Amino acid sequence: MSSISVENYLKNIYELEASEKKVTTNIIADKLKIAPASVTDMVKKLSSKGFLRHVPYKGVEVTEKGKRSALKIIRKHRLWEMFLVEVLHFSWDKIDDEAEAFEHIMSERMEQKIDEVLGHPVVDPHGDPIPSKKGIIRHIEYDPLTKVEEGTVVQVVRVNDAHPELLEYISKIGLFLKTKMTVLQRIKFDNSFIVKIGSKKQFLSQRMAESIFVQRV
Amino acid sequence: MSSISVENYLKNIYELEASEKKVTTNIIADKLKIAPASVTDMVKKLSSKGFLRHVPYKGVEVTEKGKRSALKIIRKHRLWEMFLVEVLHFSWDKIDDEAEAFEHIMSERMEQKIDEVLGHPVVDPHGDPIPSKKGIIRHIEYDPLTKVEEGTVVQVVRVNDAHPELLEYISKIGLFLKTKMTVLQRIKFDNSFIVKIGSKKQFLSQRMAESIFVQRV
DNA sequence: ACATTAATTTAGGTAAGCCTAAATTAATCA
DNA sequence: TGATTAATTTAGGCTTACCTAAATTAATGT
Repeated sequence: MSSISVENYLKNIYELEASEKKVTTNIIADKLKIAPASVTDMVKKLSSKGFLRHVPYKGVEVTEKGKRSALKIIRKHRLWEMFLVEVLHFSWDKIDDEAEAFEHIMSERMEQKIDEVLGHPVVDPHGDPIPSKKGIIRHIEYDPLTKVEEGTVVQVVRVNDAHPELLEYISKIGLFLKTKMTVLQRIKFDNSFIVKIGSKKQFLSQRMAESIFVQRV
Repeated sequence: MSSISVENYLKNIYELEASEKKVTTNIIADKLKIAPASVTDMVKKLSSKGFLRHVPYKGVEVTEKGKRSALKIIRKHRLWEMFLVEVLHFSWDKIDDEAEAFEHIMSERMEQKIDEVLGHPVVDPHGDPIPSKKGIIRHIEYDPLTKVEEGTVVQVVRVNDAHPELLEYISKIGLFLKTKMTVLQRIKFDNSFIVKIGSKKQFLSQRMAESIFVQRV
């Protein structure tokens, strides 16, 4: 029904580059939920326009030009997510789809207004960095919770937003961005965690811990 | 490049019904800036779906079903305009295009959040009524400034938003929604006006006065 | 009333972005 | 190495919302 925009392709391919060693037609098709043949079409088009580098049967790379375009849309997406949470009081597990739609129609002026109202934030509600207007990303240092030793006090600085169900669960136990907690116990059997949030003990499975990123305090 | 959605057709036709005695193919084409033949296509499609009633070579009418759909999108449009002005500090002459884009992708949830944050407003920044969720419009009584006698004190309750240039000009002279002013003089020569806004005398041409709607206070 | 003019519709075509099925290429492993 | 398998591309098609040009219908003025 509704088709995928050029920037949307670039954004997704750019994001895939971070998690896949080789970005292939099938991987893109899978993420965008369209047929591989359709991806080939679009990849050819975007390559001819200089957004991608494509070696047939091999894979795809985002060019500098493509990267600029991707970062622009990522900035809009994350600013809008921030806005949804801070101003419209959405909960952080329900914002991704909304932001997906809006990012494509957000004008420069709008982007600027939102940035102002929010006071020029540098991370979105999941702790992902918001690229600057010039496309610069300030990376912060952190570790997945799985790397943390028993007894350590940590602060949550990022949560993987790929699975809303995770966000929903951890909200319920009082775990948000900036939350401080103590790692009480690492259970050897399956690498799950007992942490203390506020005065309460809470459980986190290994899969959860892998998606929660923290700094030691 | 970007095509016009079903709701957009309905919204525009619905709005044209208020200002034209007969809504014809050419009038629609003109407003939407597409070829008349394209309008015929779409009108046939919307008629077959029960949104419009179409008598070939004659004209078009919005059905009850079409009206419901139009009012839904108008509600979104006006809520969003209000939001742009109240929360994002846009000026009222620069919001229409922004709202145009957003109205189509605004989810129910989003509509509700915005309505809440704004405190359930009943008019948009130009004084146009915001249809309720059920599609009910509260009409208020007013006259165009052209109907007002010399010496009367009036309050602005609506301004025709069809021409951003008008909005821009009258903002400059301090005329906004809810502004109170005194009609000092009606110039017989060309029906233009001298009004007092605050302590200053300001000029309004007849064309301007026709687009400014007021209540006597 | 009828010829002219203007509005509208019909017919046929285009571009985009998707699809499926078939053909091609690359990777794997016996 | 060569055959099998999996990934990718090519070929051909569909739909949608637009277009232009031609045909049709309605409205207008003498």
